[in-house]
Amino acid sequence: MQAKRKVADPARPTFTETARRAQIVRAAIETIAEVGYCRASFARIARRAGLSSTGLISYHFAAKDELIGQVVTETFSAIGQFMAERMRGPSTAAGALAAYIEGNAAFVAVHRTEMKALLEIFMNGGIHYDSGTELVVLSPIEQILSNGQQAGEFRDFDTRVMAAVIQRAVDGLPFLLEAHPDLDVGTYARELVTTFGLATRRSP
Amino acid sequence: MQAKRKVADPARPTFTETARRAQIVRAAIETIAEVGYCRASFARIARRAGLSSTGLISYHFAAKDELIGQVVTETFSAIGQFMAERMRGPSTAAGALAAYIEGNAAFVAVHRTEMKALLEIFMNGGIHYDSGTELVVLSPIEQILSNGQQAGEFRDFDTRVMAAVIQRAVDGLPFLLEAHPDLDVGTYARELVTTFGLATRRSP
Amino acid sequence: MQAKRKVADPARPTFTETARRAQIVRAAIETIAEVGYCRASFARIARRAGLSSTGLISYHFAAKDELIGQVVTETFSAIGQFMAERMRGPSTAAGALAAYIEGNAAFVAVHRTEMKALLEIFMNGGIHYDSGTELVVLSPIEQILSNGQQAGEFRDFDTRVMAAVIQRAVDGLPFLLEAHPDLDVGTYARELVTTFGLATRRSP
Amino acid sequence: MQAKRKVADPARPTFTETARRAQIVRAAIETIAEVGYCRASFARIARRAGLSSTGLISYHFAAKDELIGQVVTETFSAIGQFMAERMRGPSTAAGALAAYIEGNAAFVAVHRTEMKALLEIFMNGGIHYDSGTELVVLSPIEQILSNGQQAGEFRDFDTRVMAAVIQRAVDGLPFLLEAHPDLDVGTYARELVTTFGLATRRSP
DNA sequence: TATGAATGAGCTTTCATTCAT
DNA sequence: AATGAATGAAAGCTCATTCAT
Repeated sequence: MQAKRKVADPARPTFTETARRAQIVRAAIETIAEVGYCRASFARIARRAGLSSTGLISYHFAAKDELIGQVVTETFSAIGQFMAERMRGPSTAAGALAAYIEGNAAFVAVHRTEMKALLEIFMNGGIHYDSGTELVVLSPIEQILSNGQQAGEFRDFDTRVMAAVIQRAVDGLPFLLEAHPDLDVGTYARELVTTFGLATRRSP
Repeated sequence: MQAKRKVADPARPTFTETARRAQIVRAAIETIAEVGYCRASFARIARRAGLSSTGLISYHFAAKDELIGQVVTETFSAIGQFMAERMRGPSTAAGALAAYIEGNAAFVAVHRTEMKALLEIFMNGGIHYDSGTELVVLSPIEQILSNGQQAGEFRDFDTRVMAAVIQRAVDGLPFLLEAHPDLDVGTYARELVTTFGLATRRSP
Repeated sequence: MQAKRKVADPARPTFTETARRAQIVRAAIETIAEVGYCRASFARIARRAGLSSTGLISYHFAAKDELIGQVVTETFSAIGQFMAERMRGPSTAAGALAAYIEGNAAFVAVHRTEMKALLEIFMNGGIHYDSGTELVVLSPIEQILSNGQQAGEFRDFDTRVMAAVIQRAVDGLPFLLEAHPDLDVGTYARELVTTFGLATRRSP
Repeated sequence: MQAKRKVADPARPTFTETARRAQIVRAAIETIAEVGYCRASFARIARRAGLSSTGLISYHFAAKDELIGQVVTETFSAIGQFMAERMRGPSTAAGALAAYIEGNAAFVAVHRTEMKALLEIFMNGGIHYDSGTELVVLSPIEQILSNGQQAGEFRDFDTRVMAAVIQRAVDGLPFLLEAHPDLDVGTYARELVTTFGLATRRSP
């Protein structure tokens, strides 16, 4: 992917390289989260990172796409790891759904900035899906919902629509936090769990 | 707002002025909806509008902010009018909520482009709230929810969170339509009404 | 070709537009002739043209390719017109060859800078042939040579090689002039005519 | 020329130093021949040489000029040596001229890349003559021509012009080969010998 | 009113070069 | 002797805005 970035592509990045890249990715995340995807220019990112020139970013990343891609990849895998643990416990669909919602909120509580940046990027089409990535985003929830219906736990509803609604509810947290910094994340998660518990369960 | 751009009687725009502004706003809406907020430059908007120069946009709008503001205002008031009628009927809170959701979906069905543009702008912070505009956006739903709780129709929940969830669910339609153009808007609305009906009702 | 250069592409360029483009093309020619193709940046061209910013070049030309293309086109057509007249007279192949050589030299005498720029561009592959343009460049001479052989006027030689040699001899004038500004163009042409007259004639 | 780059004994380069310089010069030649003088950046050269950093080039050469100069010097001396042997035989001017043309073609046949690079550099003024280098380039041919005229072997012509024409004919081979890779180098040389034999000989 | 020309700041990227290690 | 990191200038190009007509 990063192709001819360096003159000779060494198999293993050095310590400094790794550190710099991490620093730049960090600065990119913060910049995107703060000023938005559009306005997150190399100049702004470099300034935040305390770099002397934007050339240094180009030195470490083949193109802006690679930097943005790294932001997505890193944040995505962080969420993935975090969630994977959380999702191990529950055996029922309702439990899984609750775990998903609460896990996501817990992640946002700690990594608000990263999540904001990630959503900014997605919103602005800053990442080019390899056909079907959209599905990947929706799918964990949709999977849970399908399972719940097949197990007779959940009522009959359009899983695609319900998944989209839940996903957007979950993703909405960073934005709501921006508008209302006092909002309690635990409350938010609990409200969502209750809401979608009632909305999906089989009968009254 | 529109500054002292004109020499004679700035209060009363001529017919031509009004028409031009409308044309430009229209082109801006379409451009933003198509290429996204970031990429909606004056050049692209002017091209779509068939204007001979980007200068014409600057001539009719004090700055880009004013044009974007106009897009927001117009679309917003269009939604407002459309919804006002729809919201007149229902007397119960549940009915009002259903009307809100269905009304919004109905609006999107007809004005998908405008809605997409509006959301693009909001997402990118393209509009600078005069403190409290955020509340204005949330408030119709929150109002309904509060009313429903006070009337004993709705169960006890955090109205701010629930309002945010419903708002995002409603706003999600244009994006879902983009990913799945085959999606039926009526179905979407019905699923939402059922979902949030179950999620908000008092018992059992 | 110039595609989306302007917001709305008017059918007919204005007087100013034409003048500016001409001015920029002129500056480009002089810059290329003076500092070479590689070093002829927008900045240098703008400076020579007395423009306030390189943006003005971008305003009038869609991309650097278009500017370079214009330099080639204009100079090429100037040569074409000039030569067309000159080539009308002679009926023998030897006469045509002499006319070609002398015509070219006469053109260089007056348009040394343009010719230098043109050759700089060709040498550096600054123009991307639409497959076969190379042939177009060689062909007038090769045509004359073939005709001369078929008419029995010329001896037997490889027309491709001879054409290349003559072409390079002709194109060499601007460079020789640079090294020896005192060189008489008429002398150069006469020497070439004699040289290739002797080299191509049938006997003895 | 090579500045005070080293600490100890700048006069005597080590073996490694010599080898590295040779390797870099080789890569420079290949790069210039392939992508042209303009596009032959340190990055591209280093990549081709398999170097880990462009810094290594700067370490071994005071500046880009020195590297280019080295390319010229080495190639030039290679041609010189090659030609010196070939030019030893012939005693007549016509013989010398033929030897020069054939020798040059023979060299190109084997060292096409080097010759291409050399010409690229000359064409782009990548070498700054120490006043009179131009003469050095022309002179071997011009010397032969003068000798031939004085000996009564050659007719009367402007030796400077004729030398330039022959030089350009000879230098044209690499370019013609690029356009027509099927061209036979022997044929090219023979055609040139005949052509300039007829063009220079005393009488008909 | 509207046009087209112009401006200057900003964008991402590549460049040759320097330097600490 | 070599590496990899860093620098700042320069590249081509787009941007919103201004202005004379």
